[in-house]
Amino acid sequence: MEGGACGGTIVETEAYLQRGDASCHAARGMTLRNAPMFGPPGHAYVYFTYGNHFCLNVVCCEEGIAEAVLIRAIEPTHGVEAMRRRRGRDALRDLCSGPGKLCQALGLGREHNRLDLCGGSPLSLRAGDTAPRSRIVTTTRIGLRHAAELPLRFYLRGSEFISHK
DNA sequence: GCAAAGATCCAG
DNA sequence: TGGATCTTTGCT
Repeated sequence: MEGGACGGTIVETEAYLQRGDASCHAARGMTLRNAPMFGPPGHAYVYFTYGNHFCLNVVCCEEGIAEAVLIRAIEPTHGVEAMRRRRGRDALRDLCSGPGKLCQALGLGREHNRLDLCGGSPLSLRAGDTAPRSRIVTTTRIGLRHAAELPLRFYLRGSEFISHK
Protein backbone atom coordinates (compact mmCIF):
# COMPACT_ATOMS: atom_id res chain seq x y z
CA MET A 1 0.00 0.00 0.00
CA GLU A 2 1.23 3.49 -0.82
CA GLY A 3 0.69 6.69 1.08
CA GLY A 4 -2.93 7.42 1.80
CA ALA A 5 -3.87 3.82 1.19
CA CYS A 6 -5.86 1.72 3.56
CA GLY A 7 -5.36 -1.75 4.93
CA GLY A 8 -4.77 -3.85 7.98
CA THR A 9 -3.66 -7.13 9.45
CA ILE A 10 -5.21 -10.36 8.24
CA VAL A 11 -6.92 -12.11 11.16
CA GLU A 12 -9.15 -14.67 9.45
CA THR A 13 -8.81 -16.83 6.33
CA GLU A 14 -10.23 -19.92 4.68
CA ALA A 15 -8.52 -22.35 2.31
CA TYR A 16 -10.08 -23.78 -0.86
CA LEU A 17 -8.51 -26.88 -2.35
CA GLN A 18 -8.53 -28.22 -5.87
CA ARG A 19 -9.10 -31.83 -4.86
CA GLY A 20 -11.65 -33.24 -2.43
CA ASP A 21 -13.24 -29.86 -1.78
CA ALA A 22 -16.67 -29.56 -3.40
CA SER A 23 -16.97 -25.95 -2.28
CA CYS A 24 -13.94 -24.80 -4.22
CA HIS A 25 -14.93 -22.87 -7.34
CA ALA A 26 -12.40 -24.95 -9.27
CA ALA A 27 -13.73 -28.30 -8.04
CA ARG A 28 -15.24 -29.03 -11.46
CA GLY A 29 -12.49 -27.64 -13.60
CA MET A 30 -11.71 -24.27 -15.07
CA THR A 31 -14.47 -21.83 -16.00
CA LEU A 32 -14.43 -18.22 -17.09
CA ARG A 33 -14.89 -17.05 -13.53
CA ASN A 34 -12.38 -19.21 -11.72
CA ALA A 35 -9.61 -18.99 -14.31
CA PRO A 36 -7.44 -16.77 -12.07
CA MET A 37 -7.23 -19.63 -9.57
CA PHE A 38 -5.33 -21.64 -12.18
CA GLY A 39 -2.91 -18.78 -12.76
CA PRO A 40 0.33 -17.85 -11.03
CA PRO A 41 0.48 -17.72 -7.22
CA GLY A 42 0.53 -14.45 -5.36
CA HIS A 43 -2.16 -13.00 -7.59
CA ALA A 44 -5.68 -11.95 -6.62
CA TYR A 45 -8.86 -13.82 -7.40
CA VAL A 46 -11.77 -11.43 -6.85
CA TYR A 47 -15.29 -12.57 -7.60
CA PHE A 48 -18.80 -11.20 -7.24
CA THR A 49 -21.45 -13.08 -5.28
CA TYR A 50 -24.94 -12.83 -3.83
CA GLY A 51 -25.71 -9.86 -6.02
CA ASN A 52 -23.96 -7.39 -3.75
CA HIS A 53 -20.56 -8.51 -2.63
CA PHE A 54 -17.02 -9.12 -3.78
CA CYS A 55 -14.65 -11.61 -2.15
CA LEU A 56 -10.86 -11.49 -2.22
CA ASN A 57 -8.67 -14.58 -2.53
CA VAL A 58 -4.94 -15.06 -2.81
CA VAL A 59 -3.92 -17.69 -5.35
CA CYS A 60 -1.50 -20.04 -3.64
CA CYS A 61 -0.13 -22.76 -5.88
CA GLU A 62 1.88 -22.96 -9.05
CA GLU A 63 0.12 -22.42 -12.36
CA GLY A 64 -2.31 -25.19 -13.14
CA ILE A 65 -3.07 -25.97 -9.49
CA ALA A 66 -6.24 -24.12 -8.49
CA GLU A 67 -5.99 -23.45 -4.79
CA ALA A 68 -6.53 -20.19 -2.95
CA VAL A 69 -6.99 -18.53 0.40
CA LEU A 70 -10.09 -16.43 1.00
CA ILE A 71 -9.34 -13.35 3.09
CA ARG A 72 -12.30 -13.22 5.47
CA ALA A 73 -11.36 -10.49 7.94
CA ILE A 74 -8.67 -7.96 8.69
CA GLU A 75 -7.94 -5.73 11.63
CA PRO A 76 -8.05 -2.18 10.22
CA THR A 77 -4.84 -0.24 10.80
CA HIS A 78 -4.56 2.31 8.00
CA GLY A 79 -7.03 4.57 6.23
CA VAL A 80 -9.77 3.93 8.76
CA GLU A 81 -11.72 7.05 7.83
CA ALA A 82 -11.81 6.05 4.16
CA MET A 83 -13.08 2.64 5.17
CA ARG A 84 -15.77 4.15 7.38
CA ARG A 85 -16.88 6.30 4.47
CA ARG A 86 -17.08 3.37 2.06
CA ARG A 87 -18.82 1.13 4.56
CA GLY A 88 -21.16 3.71 6.01
CA ARG A 89 -20.39 2.35 9.46
CA ASP A 90 -18.51 3.81 12.36
CA ALA A 91 -17.50 0.88 14.55
CA LEU A 92 -14.02 -0.44 13.83
CA ARG A 93 -15.32 -3.99 14.28
CA ASP A 94 -17.86 -3.53 11.47
CA LEU A 95 -15.43 -2.36 8.80
CA CYS A 96 -13.64 -5.51 7.71
CA SER A 97 -15.20 -8.39 9.68
CA GLY A 98 -16.30 -10.47 6.71
CA PRO A 99 -15.17 -11.18 3.13
CA GLY A 100 -17.76 -8.88 1.56
CA LYS A 101 -17.26 -6.17 4.15
CA LEU A 102 -13.52 -5.94 3.73
CA CYS A 103 -13.80 -5.67 -0.04
CA GLN A 104 -16.26 -2.82 0.38
CA ALA A 105 -14.05 -1.15 2.98
CA LEU A 106 -10.98 -1.40 0.75
CA GLY A 107 -12.90 -0.43 -2.37
CA LEU A 108 -12.13 -3.71 -4.14
CA GLY A 109 -13.98 -4.81 -7.27
CA ARG A 110 -13.58 -6.54 -10.62
CA GLU A 111 -10.68 -4.28 -11.55
CA HIS A 112 -8.60 -5.91 -8.82
CA ASN A 113 -9.07 -9.41 -10.18
CA ARG A 114 -5.80 -11.05 -11.27
CA LEU A 115 -3.61 -8.31 -9.81
CA ASP A 116 -0.14 -9.29 -8.63
CA LEU A 117 -0.22 -8.87 -4.85
CA CYS A 118 3.55 -9.06 -4.47
CA GLY A 119 4.25 -5.46 -5.42
CA GLY A 120 3.67 -2.99 -8.21
CA SER A 121 -0.12 -3.12 -7.92
CA PRO A 122 -2.62 -0.84 -6.17
CA LEU A 123 -3.30 -3.85 -3.96
CA SER A 124 -0.55 -5.78 -2.21
CA LEU A 125 0.31 -8.18 0.55
CA ARG A 126 2.98 -7.19 3.03
CA ALA A 127 4.96 -9.36 5.39
CA GLY A 128 4.15 -8.41 8.97
CA ASP A 129 4.15 -9.93 12.39
CA THR A 130 3.54 -13.66 12.19
CA ALA A 131 1.04 -14.95 14.70
CA PRO A 132 2.37 -17.65 17.04
CA ARG A 133 0.89 -21.03 16.25
CA SER A 134 -0.75 -21.12 19.66
CA ARG A 135 -2.96 -18.19 18.68
CA ILE A 136 -4.21 -19.69 15.42
CA VAL A 137 -7.54 -21.48 15.76
CA THR A 138 -8.57 -24.03 13.14
CA THR A 139 -12.30 -24.59 12.55
CA THR A 140 -14.78 -25.43 9.82
CA ARG A 141 -15.59 -22.90 7.11
CA ILE A 142 -18.62 -20.61 7.10
CA GLY A 143 -21.65 -20.45 4.85
CA LEU A 144 -20.97 -23.58 2.78
CA ARG A 145 -23.34 -26.26 1.54
CA HIS A 146 -20.63 -28.66 0.46
CA ALA A 147 -17.56 -29.97 2.26
CA ALA A 148 -18.62 -27.97 5.29
CA GLU A 149 -16.88 -30.44 7.58
CA LEU A 150 -13.36 -29.71 6.37
CA PRO A 151 -11.23 -27.85 8.95
CA LEU A 152 -10.02 -25.12 6.63
CA ARG A 153 -10.88 -21.90 8.45
CA PHE A 154 -8.16 -20.18 10.43
CA TYR A 155 -8.44 -17.18 12.71
CA LEU A 156 -6.48 -15.32 15.34
CA ARG A 157 -7.61 -16.34 18.81
CA GLY A 158 -9.00 -13.43 20.77
CA SER A 159 -9.28 -11.03 17.85
CA GLU A 160 -12.19 -8.58 17.98
CA PHE A 161 -12.16 -8.30 14.21
CA ILE A 162 -13.12 -11.75 12.94
CA SER A 163 -16.46 -12.45 11.24
CA HIS A 164 -17.69 -15.07 13.71
CA LYS A 165 -16.48 -16.85 16.82
C1' DG B 1 -32.51 -19.86 -23.29
C1' DC B 2 -33.72 -20.57 -18.43
C1' DA B 3 -33.52 -21.75 -13.66
C1' DA B 4 -31.17 -22.33 -9.54
C1' DA B 5 -27.45 -21.82 -6.40
C1' DG B 6 -24.17 -18.99 -4.24
C1' DA B 7 -17.02 -18.66 -0.17
C1' DT B 8 -22.84 -12.45 2.03
C1' DC B 9 -24.84 -8.76 4.55
C1' DC B 10 -28.40 -6.34 6.93
C1' DA B 11 -32.87 -5.26 8.72
C1' DG B 12 -36.73 -6.73 11.29
C1' DT C 1 -34.58 -15.56 10.48
C1' DG C 2 -35.44 -14.26 5.88
C1' DG C 3 -35.06 -11.16 1.93
C1' DA C 4 -32.33 -8.47 -1.41
C1' DT C 5 -29.84 -8.82 -5.53
C1' DC C 6 -27.36 -10.46 -9.78
C1' DT C 7 -23.74 -13.17 -11.77
C1' DT C 8 -22.16 -17.62 -13.15
C1' DT C 9 -23.01 -22.09 -14.30
C1' DG C 10 -25.16 -26.18 -15.99
C1' DC C 11 -29.01 -28.35 -17.87
C1' DT C 12 -34.04 -28.88 -19.67
